[in-house]
Amino acid sequence: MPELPEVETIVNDLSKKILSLRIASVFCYLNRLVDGPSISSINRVLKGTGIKKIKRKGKYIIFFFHKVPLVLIIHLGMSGQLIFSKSSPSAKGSPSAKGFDKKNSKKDNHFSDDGSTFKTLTGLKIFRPGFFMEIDKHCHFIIEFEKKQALIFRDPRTFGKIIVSDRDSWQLHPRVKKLGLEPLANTTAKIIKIWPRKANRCVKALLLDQSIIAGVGNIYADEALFLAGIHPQTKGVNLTEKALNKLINKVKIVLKKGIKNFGTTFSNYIQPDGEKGSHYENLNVYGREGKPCKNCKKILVKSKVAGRGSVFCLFCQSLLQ
DNA sequence: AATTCGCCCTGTCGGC
DNA sequence: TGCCGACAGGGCGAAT
Repeated sequence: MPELPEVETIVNDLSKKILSLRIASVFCYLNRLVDGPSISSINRVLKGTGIKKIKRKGKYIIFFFHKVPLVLIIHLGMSGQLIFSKSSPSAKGSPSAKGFDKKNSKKDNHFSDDGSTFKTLTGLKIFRPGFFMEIDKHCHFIIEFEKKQALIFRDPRTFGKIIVSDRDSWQLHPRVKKLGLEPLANTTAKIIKIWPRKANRCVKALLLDQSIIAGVGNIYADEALFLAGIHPQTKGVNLTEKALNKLINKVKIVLKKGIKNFGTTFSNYIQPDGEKGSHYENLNVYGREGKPCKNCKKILVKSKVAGRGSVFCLFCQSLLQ
């Protein structure tokens, strides 16, 4: 569940590694993940160019290219990863190396019958020696660079999205257009100004609503609510100015801390080089149901709020009404 | 108009 | 041991 800090970490990391590498080809094995022109035309256009710049907006990653008026907008969904592969045969410890399972490869479109060759859905063999350990059936989209390097989009639950849009109008894409304010690039006062003060929805739903502030997901929403001492079920309309101010400030704090720690590792998120983020141990509530509150030592509870599992402390977080 | 709900998907985990 | 249902959840579109 990559959120703003994880996406930011990925963008920072990839920016150090893949800018200006010459693209050799682009493959896709799951067309429903891609919104835009056909893969063959994307491949035709991108071949020979390089990535000029990588940006983040909300939880989206945007790739700009040299001399090509296209952008790639990637959302990692629940379980998406971007892995930069250097095609080393010693890919030990990489998540995909662990995920590769030869005995299951027969059910897998990506592989030939003996599991040794990576192929396209049409049967064309495109496997490059050296990528073997990096690729498994969850690798759906691959930008291959020259010198046997590649950027691999891997997504077991396939909730991710790859949008191909125009360089000059990508911000008008419906998914991007509806994004609200960047929480770290705007002052608390400015965020409060656009905050729907009369909303009947609970505050947790408001935090998760990407059209208000963009980039907060379930983990950081729960963490910010804990630090602000607000019960997730508190209705938006019942938030006092003071409470809202505190909440927005806590959102900024948890996001900054997440970035500083290179993202939270919780099941699926990893940095592009396979290293795990270190923020998980810093979490106060997320994933800690049944454990003692770090503040008052009472047991943290979990319930469904705004359709999401929410962990909170009944004693430290008050329900404003 | 605002809000909630069901769906997409697959790996993992607990219960029997 | 193995099977099966429940669960995880971001975002969208349908239902309320």
